[in-house]
Parts: sequence; structure tokens; C-alpha cells
Amino acid sequence: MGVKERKERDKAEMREMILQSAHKLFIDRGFEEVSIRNIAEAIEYSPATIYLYFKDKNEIFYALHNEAFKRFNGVMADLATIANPFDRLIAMGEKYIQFATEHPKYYEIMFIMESPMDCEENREEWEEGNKALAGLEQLLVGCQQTGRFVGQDPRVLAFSIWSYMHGMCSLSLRKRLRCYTPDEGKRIPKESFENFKTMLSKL
Amino acid sequence: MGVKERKERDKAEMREMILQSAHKLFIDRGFEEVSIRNIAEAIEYSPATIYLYFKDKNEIFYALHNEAFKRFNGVMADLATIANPFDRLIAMGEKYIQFATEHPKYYEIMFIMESPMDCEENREEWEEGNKALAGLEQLLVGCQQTGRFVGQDPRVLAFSIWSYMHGMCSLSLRKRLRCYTPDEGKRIPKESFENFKTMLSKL
DNA sequence: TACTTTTACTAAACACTGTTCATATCTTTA
DNA sequence: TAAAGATATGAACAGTGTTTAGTAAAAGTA
Repeated sequence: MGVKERKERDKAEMREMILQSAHKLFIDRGFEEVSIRNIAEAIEYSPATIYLYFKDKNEIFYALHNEAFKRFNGVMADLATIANPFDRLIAMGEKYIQFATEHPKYYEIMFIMESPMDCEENREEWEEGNKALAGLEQLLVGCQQTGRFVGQDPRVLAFSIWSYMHGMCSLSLRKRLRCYTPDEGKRIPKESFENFKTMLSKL
Repeated sequence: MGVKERKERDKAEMREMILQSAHKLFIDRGFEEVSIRNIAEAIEYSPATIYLYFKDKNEIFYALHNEAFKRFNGVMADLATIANPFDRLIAMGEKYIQFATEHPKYYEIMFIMESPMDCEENREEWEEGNKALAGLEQLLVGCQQTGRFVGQDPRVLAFSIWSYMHGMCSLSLRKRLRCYTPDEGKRIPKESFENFKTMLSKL
């Protein structure tokens, strides 16, 4: 009796439909600006129905947050073609900035917003987030095998790099670069990143 | 006729009262968790009254955000007693982390939250925020006069340092260090910061 | 003092929000 | 076909930021 199987398929499909609508709305409106009623209206169901598939709003946005990480990891995986580990590291930095600028809403759920992290599922593990970090750490080990970053703890170095990159991106996204003129606001981060790269090459 | 003067004084006092209540509530509840009705109740006035003194909720929290920066700048000013500019820079870094950890709600309105920056007043200038950054830039110029950071643009270096420090603090505050075990979550940032200091000393 | 104007305040409403629950319908099993 | 189970929803709850129409007190003027 394939009834159970079909029901499960239906349930998964419905979840997918909710997620897709939420995703669409979220991308061009942001988290706080998308209500359960908005999502319900988009899928032509009652708001209460959504609670049959998701525990609460946070759970929906935790799912989207995971989805965003998959895209992020996908973009980073594309750089695997770059053979030299250090070149790949630099390219990753550039891609990171590009991702944050081109997909600000993704970046926000991934690294800035509080909500998705308050989700039950996530108390222990941070699936896709871990993958991203592990990828960077792995790459740094690769760099060490070519004689770079000798004597450095790759995990610590990964955190340092992540912190710097995230600092730049989040200050920019959260409009904290208004202390600079528009010109400076472009020049200074650019030069800072250039300096960061040469600094890494000397490390 | 001192009537006008007294009225202005009263108006200022009322603003102060609202701000103080909002501040108190905000510190132990956070931004989204404090409602206009909460503030109104605390000062024993109707919610509508608050709108006679502040344009909207954002304006209240922009004022608080400015207040937070004053405290921040105060803490940093205390370090003026350290004569050597480089030692002062290091001490500032330590104080920065301390401030973020001890006053997370302040740190959030200052550097993470979107809301206070969406305020009218703030479109052009970011008064207290600018002061903080200018202080750091000034200090770096001081460092250069003792032979450090030669050939570096102090504004660019200030941004690099700020980015790294903010990255660390905001990732921690926004619970993105769950990918680490509790032990690692303490060890790795600590070691990262140590490395950062020695790196600066070699720059 | 008496009358008018200005100011300070608020009750009530508007249009929302996330979430819950009793009720109803539709599907599967016995 | 009847009972059982899954699925969907209208309506409500308790809140949100904000606006408006109306009131009462204070200030200005005759």
C-alpha cells in the first residue's frame, strides 16, 4: 500500500511549496517584512495550515538559511578548479564579498540575523554552516602543504580570516560605512582587502 | 517672559524621561522586545504621547544608539593615560571585546541593528560613530610617529582593524560560533586575537 | 475678570503581527 | 457503509506601531 508513501510525498511537496513562496517573498522583502499571512496568501492556503508543516516562523527561516548556505557552498565549490590552494583562498575571499553584495538577504540569514539560530533543530549542529567553515580550514591545510602559514593553527587562521571578511561585509550591509564619503566608502574597503591579501601572502 | 523657556525645559525633560525608560527596558529586553506601549506604561503616559516627542520608534533607538556610543567613547578615552600609542591600540582592542561582551545590547544598536540607521536625522552624519572611528585613525597616526605602520594609510588600516574586531564580536554575539565546541569557542577567538596582535606588531 | 487661542494629552481605532484551537471536510481503513 | 484519521480553516487571542479626533488645562488677550 503506497498510500503512506504518497502522503509523505505530498507532505514534502507542501513543505517545498511553502518554502519556495517564503523564499521568493523573503528575497525581495527581508525577514521581518514577510508575514505568515503573506506566505499563506501566496500559496492560497490559510495561515493556520502553515503551522501543520512548520513549528513556527523561525523554522521556516532556518530552512531558508540552510538553503542559502547550500548556494554559498555551491559558489565556493566552483573554485575547486583553481589548483593552487593559495590562489583558491584569494579567489574565495573575492567570491565571499561578491556573494554578500549580490545576495544581501542570503548573507543576512546566514551570518547576521538572530532568528534562524533560535531554532530547535539547530541547538547542537549547524549543518551547512559547518561545511563552509570546514572547507576553509581544509583549504588552509592545503596551503600549509605548499609551505604557507607554517606554524599556524589552521582552525585559528580560518577564524581570523572569516572574522575579517564578515566584519567588512556586515558593516557595509548594515550601513555603518556612512562615516565615509561615497568615494571613500568604496576605496577604503577595496584597499583594505588588497592589504589583507598581501598580508596573507607574507604570513 | 520665561514661559517659553520653561516649556522648552519641560519638553527636554519629557524627552529625557522617555529616553531613560526606553533605555532601561532596552538593556534587559532588547530592541524588538520593547514596545511603545511598554515605554508609555513605564512613564505613566499614554502611548500616543510618546509620538509628541519622537517621530517614531526608530528615532528613540537612534537616540539610544548615540548614547551607547558616548559610553563607548568614554571607555576608550580612559585609555588616554597609556602614553605609548601602540600599547594604547592593543588596550583598545581588548576594551572593544570587553565592551561587546559586557554590553551586548549596546553593541547591537551601535554596529549590528538596521533600525537606528534608518532614521532621518542620520542620513548624512553619524555623529558619535564618527568620533569613535576618528579616534582610532588618530591613534594610528600616533603609532606612525613612533615608526610603526610605515607606508600604511591610517584610514585603511583603521578600517581593517575595525572589520576584524567587529567580525569577531558580531559572529559571537549572533551565535555563529556554535560550529565550535564550547572549549574551542573560547580558545580559537582568544588565539586569533593574540595572533592579530603579534601580526600588528610586525606590520 | 471673561473670552479666546494654544498646548498637552489621551481613548479609540486602524491595519497589522505570530500563533492557537474548535470545527468542518475530505480520505482511508475496517 | 460506518468509524477513524488526516488535513484544512475561520475565528479568536494577545500583542504590535501609528494616527486621529476630541478633551481639558494652561497661556495670551480684551
